[in-house]
Amino acid sequence: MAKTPKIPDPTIERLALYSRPLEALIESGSPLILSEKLAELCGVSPAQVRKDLAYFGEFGVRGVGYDVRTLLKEIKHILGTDRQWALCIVGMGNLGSALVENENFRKRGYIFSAAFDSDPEKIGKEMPCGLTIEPVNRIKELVRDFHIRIGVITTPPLVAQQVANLLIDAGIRAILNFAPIRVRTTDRCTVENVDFSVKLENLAYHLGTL
Amino acid sequence: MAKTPKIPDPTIERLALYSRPLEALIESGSPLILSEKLAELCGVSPAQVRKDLAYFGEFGVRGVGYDVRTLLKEIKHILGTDRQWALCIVGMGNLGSALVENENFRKRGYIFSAAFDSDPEKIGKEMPCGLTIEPVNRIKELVRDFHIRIGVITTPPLVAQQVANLLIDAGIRAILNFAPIRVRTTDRCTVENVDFSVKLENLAYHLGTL
DNA sequence: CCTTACATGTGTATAAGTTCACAAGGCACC
DNA sequence: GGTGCCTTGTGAACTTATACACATGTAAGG
Ligand SMILES: NC(=O)c1ccc[n+]([C@@H]2O[C@H](COP(=O)([O-])OP(=O)(O)OC[C@H]3O[C@@H](n4cnc5c(N)ncnc54)[C@H](O)[C@@H]3O)[C@@H](O)[C@H]2O)c1
Ligand SMILES: NC(=O)c1ccc[n+]([C@@H]2O[C@H](COP(=O)([O-])OP(=O)(O)OC[C@H]3O[C@@H](n4cnc5c(N)ncnc54)[C@H](O)[C@@H]3O)[C@@H](O)[C@H]2O)c1
Repeated sequence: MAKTPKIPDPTIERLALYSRPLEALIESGSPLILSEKLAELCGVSPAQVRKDLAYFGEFGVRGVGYDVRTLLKEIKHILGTDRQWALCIVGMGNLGSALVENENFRKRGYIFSAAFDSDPEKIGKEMPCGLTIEPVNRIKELVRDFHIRIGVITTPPLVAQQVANLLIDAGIRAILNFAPIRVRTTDRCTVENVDFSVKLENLAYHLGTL
Repeated sequence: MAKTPKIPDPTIERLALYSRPLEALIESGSPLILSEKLAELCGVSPAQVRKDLAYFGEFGVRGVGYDVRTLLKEIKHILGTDRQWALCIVGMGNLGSALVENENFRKRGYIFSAAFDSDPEKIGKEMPCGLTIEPVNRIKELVRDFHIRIGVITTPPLVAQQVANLLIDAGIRAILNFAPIRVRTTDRCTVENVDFSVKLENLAYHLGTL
């Protein structure tokens, strides 16, 4: 692993951000990108781009810019996106189903390897993507067998904590939680919460009483 | 509107966060909450909670704590969640359909008033929630008629910018964008981008090469 | 009515992150 | 091979945000 003196957390978030336009640039064939251009595409300052990248090495050429292909490869390596990650997901309702069908995750190396639900009606059903919905009591077994390290929670909020506990108990080390509740974990397990309503409330605030 | 000397942006985001446990506390009947307890529920420091709230007034009672009901009401007022907001959404695929069916938004005062798509197969279809999918060329008309101020984008990334332009042109002042691309706006319109892959990449980074 | 206890509200200190400004270094052209 | 141009990489200044520590105000109880 690259040596990490003390990387600001926002930097990591931005690295992921930078990779999007870079992917598009490769498609379009441009071999070179300047910090200024990349900054504009991502809505940050050029200095920010350079500083973020400099934490991890010298990826550019002074007076010239960054080689798009190399840069993307480096970023992907830093983020771990050059590997594949097995995911599991719990709660195959509307949102869960939308997620497993989405191509973007697979493209970036995130593979849904198991899907769980507690509803007897749903268990055993095969989804368009080919996965079969499994009962929650098989979490431990399948997490082990498929070497799953990341879990996604798309259950109702009331059971989200309980599900998180199951996942942690099964050896999951990172959780992406979509239920609008903060799930608690041990320090062996990282959590990212995604709460759309929070985003909306942000927007509403900025709109003011207008 | 409450006078706002200069509120840190993270504060706004946390206010929305605080409201979740408060809603639960009202259900469970607890009339009082301490900054320390609320902080724990939200994973922040007690001082942070107090400072955030103090930006907007004195909502607590020294030596006692905060009245849950009052506090929630104040937060909702600050965020604008005590009003109702009409939303429209463009791109009624898997994700879009999941969003309009979700109850949480309605509960918080966000009402999907119009849904748009460009697919002739989908236009005219009625969804379980009762909305009928409209063609994109009716955006301007319906945004005006329903006084819609917030737009949600759930189209493929390639057309997201184009859709954003349509929305802005129709008078939309705030956009919640789910397509994994940064959409550009005028300063008349705020944008919040939600990118799940960024969150996953964050998690993957923290897992390291493990 | 005064004293005690206690949690809030807040000025100040600390930390974190961003921008600035320029030195360092590579490329191309002469 | 030297010269000028251009963009990166980076230490320092600045800005923003968080944590600390205590003064402030309230309620309850004697
Ligand atoms: N749908 C959205 O657009 C959206 C948006 C934001 C947040 N969310 C949140 O995501 C979560 C899921 O939303 P949804 O719309 O898919 O809800 P949903 O009701 O369609 O799906 C929930 C699923 O979880 C399953 N489930 C319930 N208890 C379970 C348990 N103990 N173990 C395993 N599975 C269990 C249910 O059987 C169901 O299939 C909710 O917390 C919701 O608030 C959804
Ligand atoms: N599904 C997910 O879980 C998920 C997760 C993260 C991000 N996203 C992003 O959200 C977006 C939608 O995802 P999805 O899974 O619902 O995709 P989808 O393909 O199921 O739906 C896209 C919809 O947009 C419509 N559309 C296409 N061009 C349009 C246009 N010009 N105007 C109006 N509508 C148009 C299509 O007809 C389709 O109904 C994508 O950008 C995707 O990357 C989805």
